Amino acid sequence: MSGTINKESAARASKVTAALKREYPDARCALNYETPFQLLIATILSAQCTDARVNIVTSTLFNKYRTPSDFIAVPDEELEKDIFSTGFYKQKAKSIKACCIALIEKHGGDVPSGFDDLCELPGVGRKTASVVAGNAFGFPSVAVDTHVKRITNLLGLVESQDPEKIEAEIKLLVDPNDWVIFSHLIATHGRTVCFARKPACSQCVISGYCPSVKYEK
DNA sequence: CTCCCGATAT
DNA sequence: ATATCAGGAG
Repeated sequence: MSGTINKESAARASKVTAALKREYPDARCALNYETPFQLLIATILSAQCTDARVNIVTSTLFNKYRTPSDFIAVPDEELEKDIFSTGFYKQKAKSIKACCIALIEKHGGDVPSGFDDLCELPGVGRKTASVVAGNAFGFPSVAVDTHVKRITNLLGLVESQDPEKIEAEIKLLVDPNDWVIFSHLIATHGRTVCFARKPACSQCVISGYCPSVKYEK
């Protein structure tokens, strides 16, 4: 039942976390960045785009654009061209510019560290805010991306399809000290084993905790 | 719920 | 040739 956080789920969440920590001891944010500002931009670009693709784009993007002012200074078409391959490039260019203006006008050119302030920024939703707050500023946060949504559902740890509800349920099941790493562990698992199209259950270290296991014929 | 869009797997 | 991947805003 949604809303019913039983001990069984919490215990299983804990075992899943432990097993994935063992399997992916180096799990971390898959986006490359040096500063909170770079992480913010990279995460905006990662909407509906793989982290691997974002890293290709940002490897050169961050040499050209170093500050919020740098992004505002160029014509829309130029920024669109620079982020083109991440998809939704017109939207993202607009978001990035509006976001950079907000950073300057409301936060003295810095990236705010609080989840709520981050959520107010153009192009920044709960997932992006959680990534930045959790990874750049060390605030316990659960970033619910497509992997977390899919896999927590497969595991039967959550019932909802709504990312905000999923986030709340995970926060009740997982130790706050593990919130940030939990997202990374699940995302890593989703990228390498528990594929959306065809989960490799036979190679899954948490299949024993998964009600959705399917073995190939 | 619809729109925004390229990259890659099938 | 087409389905699927990967979030946010209106």
